[in-house]
Amino acid sequence: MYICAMKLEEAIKQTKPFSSEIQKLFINIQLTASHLNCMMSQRLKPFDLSPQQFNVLRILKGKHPDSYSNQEITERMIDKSSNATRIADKLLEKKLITRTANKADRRAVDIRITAKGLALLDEISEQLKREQFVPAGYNEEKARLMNEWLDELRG
Amino acid sequence: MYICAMKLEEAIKQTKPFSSEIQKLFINIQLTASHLNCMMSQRLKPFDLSPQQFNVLRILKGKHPDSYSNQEITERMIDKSSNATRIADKLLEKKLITRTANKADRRAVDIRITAKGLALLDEISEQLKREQFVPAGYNEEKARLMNEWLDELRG
DNA sequence: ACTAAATAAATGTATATACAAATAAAATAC
DNA sequence: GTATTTTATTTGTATATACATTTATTTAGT
Repeated sequence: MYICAMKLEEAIKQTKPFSSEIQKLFINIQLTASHLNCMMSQRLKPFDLSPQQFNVLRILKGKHPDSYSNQEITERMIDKSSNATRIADKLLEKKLITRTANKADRRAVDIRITAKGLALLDEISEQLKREQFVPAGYNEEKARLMNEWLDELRG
Repeated sequence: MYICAMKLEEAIKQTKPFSSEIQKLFINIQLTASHLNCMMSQRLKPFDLSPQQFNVLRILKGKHPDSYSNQEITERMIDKSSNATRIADKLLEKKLITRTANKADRRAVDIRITAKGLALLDEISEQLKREQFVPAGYNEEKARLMNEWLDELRG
């Protein structure tokens, strides 16, 4: 995912035509996801965050100053298969979050974003705004339709 | 990626509206890619293949009975970051491919799919056909438009 | 031809993923 | 109230990813 210098346009050198547009769409979605992830990785690297760590930090910002449990974070992550505990471990090392035992349920943990975490998100947000990586010619209506169709595709 | 029992519709429990449809689209594409990969993983598991291994096998089928080099395989893979050598190692263990030194360039290797590999692909293809996992209401024209727009998005 | 630069593949390594299993606490059953 | 089941999180582990480095070979420069 971190090899980004690649021209994805000539991406998979497919010579034969695809058997159907839907066949092609499956591959296109995977390719585009890989491309987006790649772009995010590059942009987050100077801040020493992985896309997953960034995702968790934003989730916690949405609840600040209150906390989420490990489980609530997992429910909100884009990639649910990764281990919220271990991502939190990394964020904890960098003091971007705090993790304390829950008072009511001693099995659960309360995870909160710190002031340092919030400041980092602001900094990154400024950086991303400056780059503006939405391609020209793209518009909200197209995006809205695609969102609708992607939901159908999964449904 | 292998946690598939998940309802992706209520996927990330986003309560606040997204700041834009394009913002939402980025996440939707990643989510859908993860979903597709998940479905493929499940379906390939009985055949003891990962999606990447399956991808490489299909690439080699496209060239059969001729060979591709390691490099040519990488160029055609959806996820270029993974190591073609090590994927080939796995396929070799299962005798689904052969790997021999190239006559003209002794640095390069010739990788070919075996009869066993071709038979496995046929078997999988039959299985996938039987399942038919394209959602109702989906059509080629929608897929064609999305392909066009995804290409724009990456471009 | 001899050296330097480029290329193809393999290998090393730290981290991440995809689970399974373990641990611990809470809820439920009886 | 004790035993059983469920739930929340952590830990273990095999494999995969994202590179960097190494090795072997070929090509280009002089």
